[in-house]
Amino acid sequence: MDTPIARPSIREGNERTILAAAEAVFAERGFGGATMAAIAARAGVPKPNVYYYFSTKEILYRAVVEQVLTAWLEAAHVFDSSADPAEALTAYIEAKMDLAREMPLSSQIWASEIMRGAPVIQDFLDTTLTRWVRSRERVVRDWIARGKLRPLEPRVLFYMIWATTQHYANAAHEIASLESGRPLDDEAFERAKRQVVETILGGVIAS
Amino acid sequence: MDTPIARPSIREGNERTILAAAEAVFAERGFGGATMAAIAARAGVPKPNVYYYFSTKEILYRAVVEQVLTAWLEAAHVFDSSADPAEALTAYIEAKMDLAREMPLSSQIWASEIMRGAPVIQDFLDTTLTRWVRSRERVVRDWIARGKLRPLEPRVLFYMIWATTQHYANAAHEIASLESGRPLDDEAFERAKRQVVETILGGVIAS
DNA sequence: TATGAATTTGACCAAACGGTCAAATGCCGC
DNA sequence: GCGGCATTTGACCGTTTGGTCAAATTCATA
Repeated sequence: MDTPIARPSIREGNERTILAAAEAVFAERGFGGATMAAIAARAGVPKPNVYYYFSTKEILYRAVVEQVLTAWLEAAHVFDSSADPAEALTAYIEAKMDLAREMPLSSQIWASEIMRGAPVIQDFLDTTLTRWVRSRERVVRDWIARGKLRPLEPRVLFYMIWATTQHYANAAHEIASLESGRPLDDEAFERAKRQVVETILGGVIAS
Repeated sequence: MDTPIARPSIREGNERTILAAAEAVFAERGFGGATMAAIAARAGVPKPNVYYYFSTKEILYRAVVEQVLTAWLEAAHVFDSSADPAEALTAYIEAKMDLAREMPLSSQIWASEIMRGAPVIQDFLDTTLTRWVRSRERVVRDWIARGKLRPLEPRVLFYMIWATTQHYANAAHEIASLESGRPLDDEAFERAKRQVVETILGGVIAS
């Protein structure tokens, strides 16, 4: 019903190239600071070619942000992987840490978008995200009622998880500066991931 | 030695007005998205008047960022208020939460600046911040050695505190959207503050 | 290989941008 | 109330920006 005839190839490849370039430029300079010329240069194509595939800067930005939502939803799904709080939270935190590691630009664009007042994803916040949070709040409250979790406002837990994991993407530059200028290597990152999981679990799992 | 004759009044007042307007606009649109015309309009003065006090956009931006550093250093100072980890961490987390509440724009500008690669505060990251972290890492390791804290990389703890507390400023809009559209009132914020403290302490204090 | 559609591209445009300037106005000690 | 300095402001400028266009090229297919 969607793609009428499914004739991909050239168009699909170029769209991907341009989207990747746009993601990098938007993440680095923000929506207002990004220029279509810079995006075109980064993608290695003339500027009008960018307009051929994305007719305005805002449409291109929206396309980039939609990728972020897809990634977010995939990670959110992991929360439901287990009925046991320790297992579920471990899996969720690890998934969000991995997402921050693998898609740092998405995380930065998300952060920028929120700081601007979410002009593009407001609808997502009000519908999908609100529903997800309300629903998982019930799960967390149930864990608390069953004595498996210390009593706390579920949202405080979510915010802590989101903030901490996304920090490893959004503040990667700050972290690198504090680590002799180099970004975390895989080993250091895995260690951090483990300790983030341990610390948050230690803070919320009833002992 | 600095201000030669100290003749404040008009200049001082106008600089403050313009800085406040600039802080808001930079926070909302980022450096690249902010325009001098928008800042002037927000400050309620004609554009050349802004240039009279701050001769370029970058100089104005630097002036705004310097205020952020001042606020940051004040909160950092609280970390040293006690030799007891529970007390020191409680005071520090509370101070950072209060800072996020009272100066959310500063927090957002800090986040934007880091995401851009810290073009303006790189020096601060490499000197003052690095020294602060190295020094307090020793404090945390000492707590661990004395069995007062669970073993963990001190930086993981710092990052968690920074990320979580700043989240209440940077993601205030997202939080508001999840709370029936209204920002946290004082009571809800105090409750969140208490639970953030409890949860982080529960995660790191040796039991 | 002819043909029409998809794609590419250099040249171009109006608006918005950062920044300037000189004239006008306000302020303050004398 | 006058002289000099600080401040204010409308008009202006060169550049950059988002976006357009028509001509050229490539591509698929019959």
